[in-house]
Amino acid sequence: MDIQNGQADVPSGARERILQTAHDLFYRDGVRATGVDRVIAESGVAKVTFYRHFPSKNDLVRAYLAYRHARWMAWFIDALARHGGGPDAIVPAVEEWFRDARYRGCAFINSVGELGGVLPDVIEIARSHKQDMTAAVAAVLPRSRQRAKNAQAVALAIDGAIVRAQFDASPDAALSALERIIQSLLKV
Amino acid sequence: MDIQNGQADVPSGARERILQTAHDLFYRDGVRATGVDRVIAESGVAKVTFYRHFPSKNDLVRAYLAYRHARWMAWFIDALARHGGGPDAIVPAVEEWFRDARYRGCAFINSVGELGGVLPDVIEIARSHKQDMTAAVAAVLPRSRQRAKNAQAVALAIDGAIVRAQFDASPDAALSALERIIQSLLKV
DNA sequence: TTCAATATAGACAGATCTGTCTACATTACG
DNA sequence: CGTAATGTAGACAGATCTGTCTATATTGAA
Repeated sequence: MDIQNGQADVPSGARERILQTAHDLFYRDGVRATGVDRVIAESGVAKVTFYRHFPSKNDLVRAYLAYRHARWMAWFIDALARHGGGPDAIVPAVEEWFRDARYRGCAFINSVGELGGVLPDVIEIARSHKQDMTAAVAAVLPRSRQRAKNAQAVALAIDGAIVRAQFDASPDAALSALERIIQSLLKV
Repeated sequence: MDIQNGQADVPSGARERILQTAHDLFYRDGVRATGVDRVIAESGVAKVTFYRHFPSKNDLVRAYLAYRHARWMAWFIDALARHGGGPDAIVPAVEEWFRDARYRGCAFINSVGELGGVLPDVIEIARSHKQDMTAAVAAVLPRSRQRAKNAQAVALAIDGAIVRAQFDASPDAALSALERIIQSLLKV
């Protein structure tokens, strides 16, 4: 499960270090709860370096979400493939994520909830992320005339499971409800 | 649709005025994006009055969520009844909400995303809210041995629809995906 | 070696934040 | 009427925030 800390190897430069640190802190505590000084201190860069790479905090937020999207999508596609690449792969794939100790829901849902009222870019970025997620779901569903509609419904149910798993002490209820929805949609 | 502005009549006192103002601002812009001075100015109270009723901002946040819960649940139960009180009431009920111009998703999902990493009370409050919402959903489902499980799955799908409706320019896709899930779960 | 690009540490400025407090006014109840 | 409770306006303090800047060091390429 390597969404959280990116590559196993050492980040290659200041920009990458900033991005990774911001990613970890923003996801864990929230964007507004994390000041730029903290990102700077924990990534070991100077303030001038920070602002050279990210002219404002909002720029960093946008970059954070792009970074998160790239990593999360790579993980999701890989996890679906590892679990067999069919509809039955969906629940075990998200289960890996939900059981991660650092799990705190979806960075896009969280960011829209936190910032959507004041930084509308975030909504557009999240929408695009969800479209790509839905496309990845469609790719593991059986071909049929309903495939696109089923993918929309399954992706929506995954979002519901993400939220419920974030609230509950254990992800079990969310996982079994998601399983139930997928089974009934695909009539398996 | 009266979640947003509470009663039609004038709030009865300073505390109510503060709560209603905080509700509107927190929901629209986010909690951390809204300073206490703004709540104070817009509710027309003095600072001492504000802090007498809410000893800290975190107390206000907790009160905001309790206030939101009471009003949202009252609306939800009423909307389900107005649309016939059966499973077919679910989609038209949430549609009323999604099409409200002030719609910005679920206050509980947003608050957990924003504050869940730093104010854990919020998660507990949100969990309780979702339990009550699930119970209201169960009450409109047909009696059967699957009712509790179906209610969990439907409630989870509603959360997914809430998120998608928040991201998309129109709630149409979320509403039809939700309809599809409910129909397939209940085999209608 | 030279020079441009990139890095370091951290001081600084102004804005915004949460919470404390003074002085005075109004309301409600016995 | 007197008093307690509740209200008003807003100054104040200290912390935290985002972003600008100086002085110096390091790195990489020609």
